[in-house]
Amino acid sequence: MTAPRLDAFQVIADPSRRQMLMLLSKESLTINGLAENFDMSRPAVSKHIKVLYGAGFISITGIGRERHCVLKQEGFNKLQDFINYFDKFWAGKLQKLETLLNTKAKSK
Amino acid sequence: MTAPRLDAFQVIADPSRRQMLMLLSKESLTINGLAENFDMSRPAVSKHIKVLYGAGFISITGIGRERHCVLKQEGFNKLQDFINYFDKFWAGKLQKLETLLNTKAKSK
DNA sequence: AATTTGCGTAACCCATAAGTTACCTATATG
DNA sequence: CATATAGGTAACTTATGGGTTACGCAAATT
Repeated sequence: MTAPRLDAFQVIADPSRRQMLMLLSKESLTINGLAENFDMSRPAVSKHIKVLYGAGFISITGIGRERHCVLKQEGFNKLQDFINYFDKFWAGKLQKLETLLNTKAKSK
Repeated sequence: MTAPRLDAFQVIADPSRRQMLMLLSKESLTINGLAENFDMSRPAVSKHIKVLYGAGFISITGIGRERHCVLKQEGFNKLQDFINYFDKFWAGKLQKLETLLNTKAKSK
């Protein structure tokens, strides 16, 4: 089960991985700690974690035989940029609509 | 080539579809107009468009035999909610860090 | 020292997204 | 009317992501 190398968008395309990020936003968790929350084998969780790690969504600290996962901002950057772009697009749309409405109001 | 039903996250997981959304943020385009920008067959583009439409990212207006694609905000909502959640998470982190620093400063 | 626990990795299976080509229909155009 | 153009759909192939089980190993625990 070698983990594939996915980009930020592909990473969050999986519901389980999104759920993992949500859980980690509440508390730091180990692999097994995470696995308890899912209806899948631990190796499957392990693979997801590897993917999340590989895309910079989490950092992992080994404490003894445990591996503690913590959210990392880096992975979210590309996503933020993307929706930020479209946020601005929609804001611009609204702006134009308002201008249009104002023009119409004046011409009345 | 029946288009699969994908959710918002899966929709933007595909680079071509993200590119299509970018193009449509510049101007309304027809299917062929879009296809010109990609190194893939028109049916492939057609399928992507169907996916984008199915997830509420675009609306389509048929004019004669042409189909004009326009961005639609609805599809972006889930994505915005998601990154919004984590934006707040990181803001909270920063907040806590500042508070901590302030506390330390005072205790000096 | 023996066993249990936490986790990684390898080998494998299956579903499906994403592309293709081939073909069809409907609207425009000469 | 004939033909070119815009685009949908079907059938098919292929790559790969996501799951599994089996196994190995190092750190705790007894």
